[in-house]
Amino acid sequence: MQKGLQTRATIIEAALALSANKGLEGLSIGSLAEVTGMSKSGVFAHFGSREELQISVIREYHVKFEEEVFLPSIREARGLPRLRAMFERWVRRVSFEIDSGCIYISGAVEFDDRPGPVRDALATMVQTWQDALTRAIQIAIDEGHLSDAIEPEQIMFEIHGLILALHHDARFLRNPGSVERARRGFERVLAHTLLTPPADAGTAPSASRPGPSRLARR
Amino acid sequence: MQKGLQTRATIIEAALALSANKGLEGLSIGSLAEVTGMSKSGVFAHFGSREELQISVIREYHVKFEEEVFLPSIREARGLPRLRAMFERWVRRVSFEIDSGCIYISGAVEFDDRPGPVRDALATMVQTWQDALTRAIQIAIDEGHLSDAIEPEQIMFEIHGLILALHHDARFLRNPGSVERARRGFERVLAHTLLTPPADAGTAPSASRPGPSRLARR
DNA sequence: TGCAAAATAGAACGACCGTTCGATTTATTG
DNA sequence: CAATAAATCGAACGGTCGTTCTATTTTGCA
Repeated sequence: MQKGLQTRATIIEAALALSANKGLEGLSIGSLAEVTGMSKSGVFAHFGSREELQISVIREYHVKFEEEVFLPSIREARGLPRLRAMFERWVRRVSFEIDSGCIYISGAVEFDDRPGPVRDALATMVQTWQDALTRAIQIAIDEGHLSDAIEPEQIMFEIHGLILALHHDARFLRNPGSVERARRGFERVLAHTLLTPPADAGTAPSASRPGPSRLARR
Repeated sequence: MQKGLQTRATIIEAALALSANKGLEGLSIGSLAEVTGMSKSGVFAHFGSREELQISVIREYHVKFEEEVFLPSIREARGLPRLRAMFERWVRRVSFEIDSGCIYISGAVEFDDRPGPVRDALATMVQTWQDALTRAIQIAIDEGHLSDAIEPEQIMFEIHGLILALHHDARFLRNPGSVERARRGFERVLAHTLLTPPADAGTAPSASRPGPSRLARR
């Protein structure tokens, strides 16, 4: 009853690493058994099907993503500081850990034409993250940090594009400097909707203009 | 000597459609034989290996992409009109033909961790297209349509991100309106670097400011 | 410690994969 | 038309895949 969950966690961890390199479709029970030193049927018994294994991997990735990107960011002050934190951690997740690909991104390509529970799970969690980001943008507007002339979804769309371009250029084309390009793009998106006139265009959070309501902690 | 090339073209056409849905890795000789009504070995003989088949598919996609996106665009006037044409045709390629995925995009994800000739062929052709786009941006700067305050590569990066976000949202999340978001993002990237003050922010090419040198044809 | 339950192993299955090879059909050409 | 070359077929290969089934080992608990 205890051992089972423990080895299951070990398997999922190995599966996470394996599918980050080979993709969710490249994840095979045989190779997973080899890596963990178990038998195929031993691995299989924990999930009952390959689909369930894939979904478990997605769920685990979602948890890790939340822990590394989302949770630390919502502790930042509402508005621009929080939005900046989310983007910066997102960038790190996609670029710094460059040897382990982003399952959200690779999975979206692998399953965009393949209906089923795996696709559904993936889409749900991607949507969850996008909603969180959109909400953060809306808050930045409410706080008076960003103009309300542009829909939050539009800003979200463009920021997401920067991340995807970063993933593409860094991982596939192996272009150095992609991280800096993504960051500069982000600043440009902000500059276009910033309420404070971009005097020096620096990356410092806009402490110059307090905004209508609270600064919260930090 | 004649028949061979003809059936080979038929096979590649089927392979192009098949790998646009299932990806280059989802392309199998067995399914290809079924679709074309041939035997596996009959299909196989035309390429000698699966890798060669994949490379042939990539080459064919590249030709089609050039015909549909690049070639019609370079007939537009140098500068902004040409750049707009390239982007608009690129958008159509990724969105309108939504049931047949973009091999450049899916291939980049599939082969970002898989060295070999397939990856090389893919990367070469993606780079070729990006170079062409960067050149078009540089021309727009030279013509005086865009400010030279931003590197062409940076603009290229951001435009590419818009296309990737479009591909993601339209194909995976099935968000309607993604096309319009991409177009609006493009206009904002331009607006940020436009030399002419964006008076009405319309999509009309900037005939208002002729630029230093020639308008070329059209 | 002994016993039930959970966890794992091992072998086998049918299916599909890319590839090879020899036979056979089809097209091209002298 | 005949001869030759090209194109295609059919069967088989070793391999990996997910999955099923039955043993066997290991674990947790009374």
